[in-house]
Amino acid sequence: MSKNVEFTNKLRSSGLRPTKQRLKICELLFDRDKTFHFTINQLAESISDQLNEKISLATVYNTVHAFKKKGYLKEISINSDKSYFDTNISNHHHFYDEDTGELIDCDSNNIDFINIKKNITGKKINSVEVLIRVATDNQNQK
Amino acid sequence: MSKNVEFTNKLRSSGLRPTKQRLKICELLFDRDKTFHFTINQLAESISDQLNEKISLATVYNTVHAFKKKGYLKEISINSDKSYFDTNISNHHHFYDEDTGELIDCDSNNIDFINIKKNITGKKINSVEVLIRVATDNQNQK
DNA sequence: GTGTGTGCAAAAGGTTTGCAAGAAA
DNA sequence: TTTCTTGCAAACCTTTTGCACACAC
Repeated sequence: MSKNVEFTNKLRSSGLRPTKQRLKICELLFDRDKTFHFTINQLAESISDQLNEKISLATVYNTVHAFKKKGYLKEISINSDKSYFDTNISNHHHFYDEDTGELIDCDSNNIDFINIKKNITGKKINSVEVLIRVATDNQNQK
Repeated sequence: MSKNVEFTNKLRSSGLRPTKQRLKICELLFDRDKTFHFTINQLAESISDQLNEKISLATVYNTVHAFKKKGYLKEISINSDKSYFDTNISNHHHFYDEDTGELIDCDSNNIDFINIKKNITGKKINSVEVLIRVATDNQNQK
């Protein structure tokens, strides 16, 4: 139950009321070792499959967006009909496996500093995201 | 009309029949100096506004996807409710202006070579795309 | 009690699909 | 004539919205 207290504090500290639904979602998202990539639908399924809870889709959307706004989640740029989110909010990049559709974290240290020589005038850079598309190497398969 | 012949050949060479609709879309997409970023909807609007033609939305979708498949268009990764396409099929990156939603090409030369130190085992890298999110610099506005 | 948050169903976008009619080869 | 393409409407999926009810403080 100490996790629950932790999540309650986390929510309260950012002005979010620690409701039953939000705590359940925290449990799913933040009580893990590895980072977690998900779509809203996958999250909603986990809620019913793993937790055996029923949380309205609208609430799941609300919560994910609220968490994103508070900086607890990152949204990831992939071409897709749906949005992906990431519990890893540190500065990092992604591999996208085109064979499986899987998303894999790529640590910042794995890529040299990205120096943008010329920026758009009058704008500041908010983020630099790298997406590395990979697929099975057919050359090596033979 | 020589442009039309050119497009006809282009289409035929990749096994696409040069229909009236496809030629019109070629005209809009490829008869320009600068690269063109667009959503399907914007393209459909250009067709009716600039060309005064009526092409069914389904056909526009078909055509854009066919062109992408043949390598005449690139799809760009942005988190967005819609898909963006790019007539610049060379290796390059993008600025995304969060104020306006505008997409701006960022030449490969503007960024140092991106060295990925450790790749996923057994996979080959198909592409490395960088998305630089920018917004108005409020610090400088004052 | 007051202000937030939840849940439902409906609505709104963007995109895809099935199929009949039309055009290209 | 055969095959590919178009156009329409319906279907689909993800996401958003409006509103009544419930909960947190």
